[in-house]
Parts: sequence; C-alpha cells; structure tokens
Amino acid sequence: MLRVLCGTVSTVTYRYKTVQHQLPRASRSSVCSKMPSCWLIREDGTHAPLLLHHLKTLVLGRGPETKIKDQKCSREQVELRADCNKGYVTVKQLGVNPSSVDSVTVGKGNQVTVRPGQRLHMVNQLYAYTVKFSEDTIAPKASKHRSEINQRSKRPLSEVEEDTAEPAPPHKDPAPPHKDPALHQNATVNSASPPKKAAPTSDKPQPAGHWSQGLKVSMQDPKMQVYKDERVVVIRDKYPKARYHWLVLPWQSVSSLKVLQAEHRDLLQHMQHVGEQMIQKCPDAARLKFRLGYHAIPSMSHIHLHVISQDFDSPCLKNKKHWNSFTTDYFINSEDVIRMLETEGRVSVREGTEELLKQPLRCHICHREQNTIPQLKQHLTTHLHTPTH
DNA sequence: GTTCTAGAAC
DNA sequence: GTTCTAGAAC
Repeated sequence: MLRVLCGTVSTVTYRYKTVQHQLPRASRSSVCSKMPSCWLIREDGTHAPLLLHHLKTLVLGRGPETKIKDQKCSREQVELRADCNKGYVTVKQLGVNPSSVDSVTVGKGNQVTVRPGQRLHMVNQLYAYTVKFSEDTIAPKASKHRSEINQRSKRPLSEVEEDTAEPAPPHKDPAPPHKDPALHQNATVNSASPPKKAAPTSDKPQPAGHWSQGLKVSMQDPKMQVYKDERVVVIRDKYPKARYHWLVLPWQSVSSLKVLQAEHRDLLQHMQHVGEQMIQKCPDAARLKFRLGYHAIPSMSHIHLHVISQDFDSPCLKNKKHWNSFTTDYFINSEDVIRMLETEGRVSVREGTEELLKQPLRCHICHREQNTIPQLKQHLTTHLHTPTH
C-alpha cells in the first residue's frame, strides 16, 4: 500500500514554497522515513495522492495538482493543514462555492476537521478526497517509482490533459474522467481513434438514443475513456456503485453474454486482463477488494465487464436492485464466464436469476440481513477496516 | 440504466 | 409526521 502511495506521490506547490523545499532533511532525500505523514487521496484516482506535511498549510483548488478544471471550484478553494499527531486535517473553505465533509457544507471562511473514513468534496459534492495517516516505512523502491512518475509528468500532455484546455462544464458525475498515463506500452489514453467496428454479432436492435444504448455513446466519448487499446476501452461507470467502478467494453459489437461464443474467449480474457491492470494502478488497491464480472441480465446494451471495489461506498448505490446485482449470483465472475465459454462454448444464465434482485438485503462480508438500504449502508461502515482479502 | 413519486412502512 | 421502496416513464 505505502509503496504504491509513495510510488505515485506528486510534488505539489505549497502556498510559499514547494514541498521539496519544505521537507525536513530526512524526507528531502527520500520519502522513506518513519515520520508520520498524511496523504490526501483522490477517490477516483484522477491524480496521485498528495502528501500533506505535518502542520504545513496547503491551499488546493482548481489547478494542475488536483486536475480540477471546473470553474465552480476556486483556484484557492480550500486550505488544508494536517496534524499527524492528532490524526486529522483541518479544512478551511476559501472559495465561494461549497466544500463539504461527509456532505456537510463547510461554508466560506469556516473551518472543520476531516479524519480518515470521512470524505471531503472539494466543491459542490464533487471531487471526493479521503485522508490517510501513516507512520509506516516506505519501501526504498518507491524513490525509483517517484522518479518515474516525475519523468512521466514531464511528457507532453495529451489533448484533454492540457491545462489550457477549455474548462469542463460543471457536471453531476461524481467520478470525473481519469487521465492516467497509459497502462501499457502499446496502449494509449485519449489518443488513438478506435478501429472500425466489426459487424454486430447479433441482438435485438434498440433505437439509437434509447437509454439502453447509452454505453455505446459513452465508450466513444474521449472524455469518458480512461484507457483504451486496439481491442477494448475502459470508462468510469457514470453512476459508480463503489469508490472505484470501471466498465471494460470491447470495440467489437457484442450485445450481451447471450451471444458469446467460444471465439470470444480471447477477447474476454483480454478484458479481464485490462480490468486487473486498472486495479493494479489504483492507489487504494492494497486496501480494497475488487471483483470483476458481468451482470447476468444487464440493462444496458453492449457487453461490459464491471470492475468494482467491494466497499460499495457510493451515493449512487440506492436500491435493492443495485445491491443484489453486485452481491448475489446475478453478478457472474469474469473467470467463470471465460470458463463457461471454454467448457460449453456459451454462457448460460440460470432460470430465476432475475429473482435474485429481489432477495433481502444481506451484507456481502458478514452475510447479516439488513432491513433497508440506509441500514445496510450504515452497517457497511462497520466493515470499513475489515480485512476482506 | 436513472428519475420521479405514490403509497407503504415506520 | 418522515423515511423508504418499488413501479412507471423515460
């Protein structure tokens, strides 16, 4: 975990000096120390965790550090100050639009604290951050990683990454596009055009513009793409049901599990591999469990592999159908789908699968039944630090 | 897939 | 009274 964090640390500009200049001697040469440190972690992974130094003030807002381009967010939106001994970060709202902690507005000029487990939204309930304190020693390998990251940051930015680009209009999407560098040597993010699509495998056609065709639109939108290669594209789920929720879609038109044949095996294997790489690049990978799989009877056309963290900590998770679609056998593991293709040449969905969506709410970790969605969500917070893997 | 909202549940 | 669900509409 820490190796990952350390490996992706960004140098951020403090109000007066850069971090590098402010670091104590031990930390200046390397971040590998036993000094308590605090990390500000962007939940959707849009940028690397930022190091908050003990009792040093850091002002953040719209800018390259956060990659926030939303005009509603001030360039100096919040002032942060970590107290590593006491284990909290004070947040002062400087901007005019609301910053919030756990959905409670801070208010301009006001100051509140944010602790691990709480969520800071930079502005308008968007751009979620959490804080993490640590005293752990960071692996020496990290310094190499950091230099790699620094090198990477010197590369020319792709079109949508340029800070000079038009600011994105304010949107309700809780997970703005991720502009991570390419995951693979031959793969690019937001650059190459997709190859021409193969002919649709087969499915009942829905009129274009119907809601069920939405993924086909999203996957072609460069702003939605977080990864792409010659065979697949990854987008962030528009309504994520957990802190991390990506969809891996093939360029090739495959309507659903129903049309899969043995010849699709390699494609599905690649989709899973790309999903696993997304997890590997996730700053929270070490402390979160993930699952990769398909909904047995998806609502949206165009086959899509869900890559979803098992915290299910998301305001978009609202009802029993949402919950059961990810925590019952309605969710079929990617490897099971691939195995079925190998052994049977097709993917069979058991009769009565749809009924699984109506099952009572049951915690996916301890299996205790919960009466309502709010109760379930409250219950899930008790597992926030439960080791799940 | 989501949003909206009537009415059930509390 | 409020909270929450579930079905219709999109």
